[in-house]
Amino acid sequence: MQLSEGVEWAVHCATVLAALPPGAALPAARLAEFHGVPPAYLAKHLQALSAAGVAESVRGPRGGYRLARPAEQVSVLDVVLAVEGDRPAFSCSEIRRRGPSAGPDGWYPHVCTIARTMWDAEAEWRRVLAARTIADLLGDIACAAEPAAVAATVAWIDEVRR
Amino acid sequence: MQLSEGVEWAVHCATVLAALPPGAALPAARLAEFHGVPPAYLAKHLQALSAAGVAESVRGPRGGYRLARPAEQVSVLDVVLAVEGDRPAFSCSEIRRRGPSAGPDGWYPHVCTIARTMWDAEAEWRRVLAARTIADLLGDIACAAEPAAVAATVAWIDEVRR
DNA sequence: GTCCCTATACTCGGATAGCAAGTGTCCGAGTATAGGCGG
DNA sequence: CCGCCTATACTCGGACACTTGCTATCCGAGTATAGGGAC
Repeated sequence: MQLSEGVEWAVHCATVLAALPPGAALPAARLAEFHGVPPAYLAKHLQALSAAGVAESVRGPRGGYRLARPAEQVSVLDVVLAVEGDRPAFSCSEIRRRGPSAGPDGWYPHVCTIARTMWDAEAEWRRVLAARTIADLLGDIACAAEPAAVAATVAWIDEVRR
Repeated sequence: MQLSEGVEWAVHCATVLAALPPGAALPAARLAEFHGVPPAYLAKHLQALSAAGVAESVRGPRGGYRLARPAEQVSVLDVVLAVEGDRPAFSCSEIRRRGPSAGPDGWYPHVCTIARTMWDAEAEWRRVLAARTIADLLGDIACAAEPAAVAATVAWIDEVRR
């Protein structure tokens, strides 16, 4: 149960994209430069965001990525699932039905208790992430971060978009 | 974010071990046979349970594995962490401090909002799993399962322990 | 001066290697038991 | 008949291959822009 490193990158990138002026886009190479990560590999994850409908891509000069919806309508869960895939973390292979004491299908009318417990836990995990939007993250950063850091970031975005 | 297959096996095995008479043990090979999984590979996960102090092993004839504590004191989380390792699923590499707009350490007095969100979600996930014990699972199965299935399992355990 | 066309450069997208971790297996170390032997 | 000893068989534990998926990279496809030329 280890989340891919790309999840962290993708959420940070989504937060930066949320800070862009409406309609503007930022290339993958600039996002990679900003975060100090390999550009070609980050591009792969941004493609995943695009494929999932979280971000949209604009080709050509002045192109790049931007959020496909207002930041208030993009949850952290959306970003995480876009990168990690939406398969459940726990998959029940019904091993209770195998082995010597296995019986006919009628013996197992209810879903496996163990699977349900795991799925309950994952549902809680998703609930927390779904309740938090990229706009929330951006707001927190704007409030809690050092003003100079925010100013530097805004200046950098203006610089590279020139 | 995909849990290892061994997690399912380990939780099922822990539930079976909880159904044993006090002091008795069940060999890894019998547990593998019961669940229809590769014996040598299941042994690896049972070793993990033993190393984590969730189960304890008894060598020699009449040996095997048994729970190290009463089933009421073994949570599902204990079993999952024993197999998967207790590293957090999300690790923050502080990429906000890298890149062109990075500043001195004093610019980042608070923990990264994104990391906190991810950790909050994981804490909820753990909370659900920690609140559920192996004894709870066994009780659910005893109530919900087909009586014939329970009887067959108990009979099988008596058989192989003879 | 204005419009159109073309060449350019910039961007994404998918196809292609490398590597770590999970998956699967095996054989050696250690021990309780059962049987035989001696008293 | 009882106790001890030994050989046995059974179990766990860690060391050794294999496969899948994550990590990392590159080059081709597509497009907005800028510049030049014609009207």
